[in-house]
Amino acid sequence: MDDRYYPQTVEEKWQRVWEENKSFRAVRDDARPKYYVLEMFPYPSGRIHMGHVRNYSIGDVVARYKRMRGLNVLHPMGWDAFGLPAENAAIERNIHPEAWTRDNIQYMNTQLKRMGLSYDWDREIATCEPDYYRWNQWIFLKFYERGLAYKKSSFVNWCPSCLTVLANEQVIEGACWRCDSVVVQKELEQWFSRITAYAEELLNNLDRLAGWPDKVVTMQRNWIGRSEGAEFDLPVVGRDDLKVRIFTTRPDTAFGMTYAVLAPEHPLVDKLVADAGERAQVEAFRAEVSKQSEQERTAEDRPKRGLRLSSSVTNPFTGVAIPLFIADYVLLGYGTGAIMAVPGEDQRDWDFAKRYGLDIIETVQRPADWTGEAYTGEGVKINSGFLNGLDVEEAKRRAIDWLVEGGLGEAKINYRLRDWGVSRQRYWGTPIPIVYCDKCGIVPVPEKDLPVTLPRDVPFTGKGGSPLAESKSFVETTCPGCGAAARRETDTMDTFVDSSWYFLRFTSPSYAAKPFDPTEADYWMAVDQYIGGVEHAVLHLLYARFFTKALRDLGLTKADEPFTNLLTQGMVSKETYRCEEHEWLFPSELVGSEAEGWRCPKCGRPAIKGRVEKMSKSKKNIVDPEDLIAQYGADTARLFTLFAAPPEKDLEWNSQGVEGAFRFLTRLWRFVVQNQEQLAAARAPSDLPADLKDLNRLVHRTIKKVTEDIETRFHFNTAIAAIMELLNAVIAAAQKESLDGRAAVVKEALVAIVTLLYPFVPHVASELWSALGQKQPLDEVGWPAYSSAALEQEKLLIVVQVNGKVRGKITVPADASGEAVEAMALADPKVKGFVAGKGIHKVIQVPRRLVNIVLEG
RNA sequence: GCCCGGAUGGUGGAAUUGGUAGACACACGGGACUUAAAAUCCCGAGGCCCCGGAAGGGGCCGUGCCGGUUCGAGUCCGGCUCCGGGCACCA
Repeated sequence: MDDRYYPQTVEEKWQRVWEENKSFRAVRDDARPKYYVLEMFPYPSGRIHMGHVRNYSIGDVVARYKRMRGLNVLHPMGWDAFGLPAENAAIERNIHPEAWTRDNIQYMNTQLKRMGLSYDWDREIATCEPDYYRWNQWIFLKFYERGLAYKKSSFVNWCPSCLTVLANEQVIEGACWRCDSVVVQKELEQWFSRITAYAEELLNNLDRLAGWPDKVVTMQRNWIGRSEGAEFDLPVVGRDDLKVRIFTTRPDTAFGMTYAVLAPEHPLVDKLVADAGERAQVEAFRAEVSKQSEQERTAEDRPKRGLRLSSSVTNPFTGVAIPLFIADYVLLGYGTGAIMAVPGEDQRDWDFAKRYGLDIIETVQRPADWTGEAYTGEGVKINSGFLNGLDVEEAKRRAIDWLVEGGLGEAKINYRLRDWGVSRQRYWGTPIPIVYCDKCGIVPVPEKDLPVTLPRDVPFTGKGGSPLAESKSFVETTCPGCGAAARRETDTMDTFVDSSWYFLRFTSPSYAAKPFDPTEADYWMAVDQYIGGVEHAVLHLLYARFFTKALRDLGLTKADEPFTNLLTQGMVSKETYRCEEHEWLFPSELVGSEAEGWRCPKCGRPAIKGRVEKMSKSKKNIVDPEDLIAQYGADTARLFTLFAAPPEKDLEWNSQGVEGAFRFLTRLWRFVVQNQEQLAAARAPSDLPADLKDLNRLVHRTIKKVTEDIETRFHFNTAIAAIMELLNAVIAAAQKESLDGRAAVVKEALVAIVTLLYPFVPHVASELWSALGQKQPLDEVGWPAYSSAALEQEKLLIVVQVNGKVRGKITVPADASGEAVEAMALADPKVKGFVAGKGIHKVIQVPRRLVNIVLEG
């Protein structure tokens, strides 16, 4: 064996072995416990980035560790292959989205293989394949049958110049990213998925997700946003046929209602306008509002704008007529799209009332010392008719009772969660399997005609409507019902549909009769450990939960929840550089030096060191993992990303640290190779000298620490640090004298090091394993166990504090009594100096750790 | 704006349950080896200050900021600041 470490040779060798042996193929085996570990599959953007390296390194540690623990591990990988960037490439570079995507997948596939990840590649899937997306269509049809997919009108970002729908990402400060025109909200008929039907279950089951980070559970809970309240009608004055239905969480405050507000887009508004003049005003107001994003409309620090309508409504509680407005801060999509306004107890209403000179009535008694504007706290009801004297909770109940008795309204639970708009006016996605017939209306494509495949004859211009509408061969079809000429739906599905059930497809990736084989899914589901970026905390993870429940209710799976344990990894970020003139700069293109200041290569201006940002191509702060792997090997790339920070934390990239990871592997390699012969001949000595006893204890302590760090919290950085410490100790012990007589203990330590390192750096670990003379392949070796007996210490180091400050350290026998430890602490010369002449108030002991002497006075 | 996080040496981080702050590593400085360099190995190191000729010893301060609880706070509580993620058509 060469005593220099050449990662490329080692890694190629082991990757070939794993591929030839299909070492990581997962086969259902009802006799064995399974473990399903999954990392969020990537979008094939072209090349893998450091975020992928981090994500997949973490997943691979888990997969390999669990295999060593004897579990039947499923660890698959695939491609989230539909999406906007492929279509942008088609528009900008005249490459077909399919070709672009296929090339990217191929390239990234080799990149992932070069990392030595233990995937079952036989299960690879790509969501853009008809074999995959036909099941999106199949599920859509099942949802449609059950009312879980339906059509309604909603708003999209519209560029009036490009005449096209824009993604939020394509709207930059309210303007189109290509032509800079002001983007407006345009109403379109679109398909929705009824996630709100599962709102209650999605909320309640959060309590069962003990293996999820609290913050993700909290974010989802807030996102679903359950609120209890009431819905009731406000009759329009002088218009017996018209009523404004409102939702409120505070029915107790109805006596303080001094005006009411409709969302500007509310359909009732059109019926309320009195004449052409008012209509023009309403239209002008709507046009203004349509330029605002929802975020701007609801921001609490912005002035709320409204338009008073000529109509009034009656407050049913008081019988008093109150003004009616349309205003930007009321959204059509939430509740009923209309509110009663109680400025006394709602800050937004208070702001609006002040701006438009409206009355404010207080209906809750303020505490005596309270100052402020709207009051939202507890208190006794005042100015509230039959509710006077009650507390808020009781008043809510009485108000609802009163509404129900009068037939005016009802108790209502409302969710902030909205139904999921799945329509996209784009090409590179799953065609929605619907046909429009003049006679039969909306007709679902029959199951036997699936998949509805994407046509090739589509121009990509970036202008106009949905690209599929341009394909005659696609649009023109016959009605499955009556056979007459009909038109296909030209919208495609949101790509979140693809990723909402792919984990189920992985259990039987080529199953042809259904989206997945129920027998396989029953064995492998749920995913035991899911790993991915924290940026998916709400949308993807909520949609996947929804789909799992809906597919369960279709009888396809027994799983209630898709992911038992969730690890949300932090982002990989790096500092950025920019030039006033030429924007973002690659660090590699800067001229000058760190000391004198970097300069822009184009104009020589100083390069400004910008903020640390999430790595992205546009900000030119990416590190290409390929370069890293080419230079140091996959093991070093993996080791460094795992060592640099715990997985859930953001990782600020610092390329210098990589050297350290590489050096560690080199040190280990050299030590093993140089001592190979002595280690192979090692015999266990009968009685260990004290320093070797310490080393032996450290071996077992390290096994314990690494096991716990992986098992309980995925803190690979501290696990690796512990292994590094053990290697340092081994080398130090071996250096003191020759290896003779101590080779056995040293060898035991090295065997432990190599075994513990296997999940992190599998190639080099496998190679060193054979160098240590081990016969059985490391892939098949179990995880090492530690001996509690070997962990026993004879002496303990105890910290002695006086008044909470460390004043001394004493070594005591492990079995010393509390009294004995206290006596030894007080006998310590340094401690004596601090205690001398003062009375002892009390002594606090933390067994095996600390003594704190608290003095009087 | 709203929801959710985060902040510890020159740097990444460690301290797992309120008990030695800075493990491990990077960068840096000094030394060994070398004709020289690289590589490798050894040593040093939070800041400020004091004692000593030196080796060494000692004190105070210190975990974003202000306040609190406690014998004891990086860790708990209250109030801020700054940074990051998400906000429903990026994935």
